[in-house]
Amino acid sequence: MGRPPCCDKVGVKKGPWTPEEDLMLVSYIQEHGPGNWRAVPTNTGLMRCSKSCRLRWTNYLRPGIKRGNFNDQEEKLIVHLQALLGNRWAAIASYLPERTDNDIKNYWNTHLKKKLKKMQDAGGNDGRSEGAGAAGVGGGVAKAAAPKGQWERRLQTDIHTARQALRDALSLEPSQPAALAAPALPTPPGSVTTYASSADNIARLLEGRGGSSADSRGLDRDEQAGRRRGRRRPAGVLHAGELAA
DNA sequence: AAAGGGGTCAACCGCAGGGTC
DNA sequence: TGACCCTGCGGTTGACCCCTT
Repeated sequence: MGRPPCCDKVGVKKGPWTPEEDLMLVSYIQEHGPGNWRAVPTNTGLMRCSKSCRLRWTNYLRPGIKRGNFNDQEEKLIVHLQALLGNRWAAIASYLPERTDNDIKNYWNTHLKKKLKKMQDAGGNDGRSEGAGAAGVGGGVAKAAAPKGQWERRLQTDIHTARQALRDALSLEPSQPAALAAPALPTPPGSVTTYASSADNIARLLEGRGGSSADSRGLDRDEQAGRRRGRRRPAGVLHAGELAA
């Protein structure tokens, strides 16, 4: 399986996305739906590679994304799942439908890792020890060691173990269990009301770029103030239902 | 008031897997 | 069956911002 060229390296724009680019991408996806990323740059005129478009969409523009403000429960969930599944962020993200794997990964690397280390240094039990033997903590270790079939079975076992452990470990509030009860079937984005603010932003973007700078680096003042706390302007997001197709 | 350091996060890179022809 | 194409994933980087000195 040779690695195909991702895209023409010449003429491909890199770096932060501009509101105009976001708008182009969102408009296109709104019309055609996500997928067929290869065709996106050509059909939209975006000077971006397909991967970049997909990434921008899945990590930032996609409906149903909650950004920043990881609550205590999510934090616990991530910690437990990381202990059980290792650095399989996509798998972990499937338990948190509102979060992207990139977001979780970043949060883990910037917050949780240090937090846990602190706790360990302090001599406390960080809660990762129980059940942590199920998978090699730290990522693909187990995967590398096991043949594919075994690996898949193991993943299933991991998930079961994770669910069980989480049930035991967490006192879940009624609002949360959906993600646990059916991890394989993430809540359809449209059904979540938390995203209203995001939808507003994208709506503005679509309407007339009403100052909602989607430039990833172009933070407005309020956001800058909240940034330290991990609070970011929710990325512009379309009404989930509109794009579900 | 300025400079340096550290923290945060969006985006990029390379690899791997699945699907199709 | 094998090669090619596309997508997804995890690790890493770099830019930006705030805080401390």
